[in-house]
Amino acid sequence: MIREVVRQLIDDAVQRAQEDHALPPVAVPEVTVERPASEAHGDYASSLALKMARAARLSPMAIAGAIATHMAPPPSIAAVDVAAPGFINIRLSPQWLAQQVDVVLEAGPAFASTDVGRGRRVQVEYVSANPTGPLHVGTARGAALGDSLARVLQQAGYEVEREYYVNDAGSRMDAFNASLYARYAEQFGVDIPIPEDGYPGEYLRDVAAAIAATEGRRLLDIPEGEALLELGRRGVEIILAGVRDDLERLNVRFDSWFHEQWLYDHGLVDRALAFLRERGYVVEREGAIWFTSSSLGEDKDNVLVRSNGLPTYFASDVAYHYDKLVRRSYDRAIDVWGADHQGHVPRMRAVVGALEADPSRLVILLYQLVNLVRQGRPIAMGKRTGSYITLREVLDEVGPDAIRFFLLGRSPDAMMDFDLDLAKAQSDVNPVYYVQYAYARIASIMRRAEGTAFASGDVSLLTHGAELALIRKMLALPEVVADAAFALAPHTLPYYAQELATAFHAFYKDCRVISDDLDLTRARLKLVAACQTMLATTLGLIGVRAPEHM
RNA sequence: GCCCCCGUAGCUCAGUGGAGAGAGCAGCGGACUUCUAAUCCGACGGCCAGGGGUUCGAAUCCCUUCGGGGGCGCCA
Repeated sequence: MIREVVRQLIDDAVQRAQEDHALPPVAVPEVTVERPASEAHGDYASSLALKMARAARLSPMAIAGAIATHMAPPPSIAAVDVAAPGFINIRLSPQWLAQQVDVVLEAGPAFASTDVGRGRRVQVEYVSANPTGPLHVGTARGAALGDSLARVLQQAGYEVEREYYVNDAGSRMDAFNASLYARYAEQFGVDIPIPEDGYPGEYLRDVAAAIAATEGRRLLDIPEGEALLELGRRGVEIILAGVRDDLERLNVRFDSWFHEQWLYDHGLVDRALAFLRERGYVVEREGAIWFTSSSLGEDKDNVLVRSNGLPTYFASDVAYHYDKLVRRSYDRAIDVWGADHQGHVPRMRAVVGALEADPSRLVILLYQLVNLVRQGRPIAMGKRTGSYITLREVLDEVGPDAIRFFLLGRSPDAMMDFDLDLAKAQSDVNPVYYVQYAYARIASIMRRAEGTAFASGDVSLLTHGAELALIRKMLALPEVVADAAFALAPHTLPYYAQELATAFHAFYKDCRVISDDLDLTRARLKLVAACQTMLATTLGLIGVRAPEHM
């Protein structure tokens, strides 16, 4: 990555300047390089001299000058300038830029890769919606965020596992089972009320009907306890199949579906509780069993086992994270949760402490909730209230690409309105089409150029400003990937995608690719092919299609 | 009451200590005998919610006020 080359160059120059006594032997802050806002300031800039000024007791300009004169710039760098009040500005060589087209073509999608992950094992857990009903757009935000984060981390050299945690145990399931039982009975004209805290949504009618279709009324004739369990099991399967289909349509896939019930069946909950107990983090009080999180700096303790003997969701989550961090020992576990789970965060942090794991190994990424809006008015949502617009309906209405691009394109901290009318408008308000159109244009050029072999093209012919601007933008992709992986912030990708598309559209306007000049045609076809790879890679990270036609 | 997130152009939002604060959309003015005009170019548009502080330097960090959202269960 060229940014790293520049950074290293400055780092070396500072050391050399210190050896030459041009700079005093003070501690050097970490060298950072950024892309200046203004093109007049070159391709990269460093404010190192400004940061060093106080300790070195020299003016920033003097320091920057000393660094610049001790630099040994490689051919990739055309100019090193010092600018007030003390910036070091670095400009890339146009010839070198043009040559990068061959480098991109040679590397393919791997050009976008970096190795900041160094093969470390990271698990990303996301969606993990209760299997009590179909997904809605809110969970789709978690899906877009988690899936793209996983893709980015992979591109950045991590070994990534994507996991969906299925909450198929606990009191929510009891409510689900009873609700389904009522709907099943309804199929046969038997009136059983849906529990107060149950799931009155229409969708359970369909689930019940599907079970009734294969089982008839058999489940009404066996003991209720057995029927509840069997119905629940079948119901969860049906719901999960739907969830899987919806996610598949969204281009979201998982490596593993981890069932909460598995933790109970294999004694993991008991084992995790024993682990806490041995270390003195468990007390019994008021008939319940508590995790003494307050001894780990949290404001309160938390119940692990209720006074009625049933473990809480928290207990299995302790076991689940014991499994992630101790048994499966991921270097890092990233939980992607909706902001409505924020109350769960402090106690999970306390759990990591109790597990004697480095706190940085568990990262909890919260995303703010999504309001579904139609014609400017919010639509109330809730699985338990029954009023509900499913992700499937939105997928039918809007299409997966616009959904993903939109849901990923905002910082997880920003709450958002998902406006159905806006989202389905295939117009300028929808940047996903702008980016995809750039790809379709490329595909069109490549089709037209099918008979033209361009492997021998001479990229040094690429000297036009629009060509160089496009190359510059392409070279930024590995930086975007590295930064997104570092900050766990894949929402930068849609922005980058738009910038890359803009650079291409501008090039397309200014530079005719296929022309009478065969040499130039070949060179430009190389550039277009390289851009195609980078654009496809970017769209792939976002999780949307790269269409051949539009 | 306590805790978390947010407040930046008319609208939707980038910008996690650096150079007159950016993009898209809307509105305004231009560009198609051309590989897809779902495109391009230009101008307009800002007390970065208010107030204090830290710093050579603050939209960014700290304190505080106001406004919006979320959370404070032996639910998940």
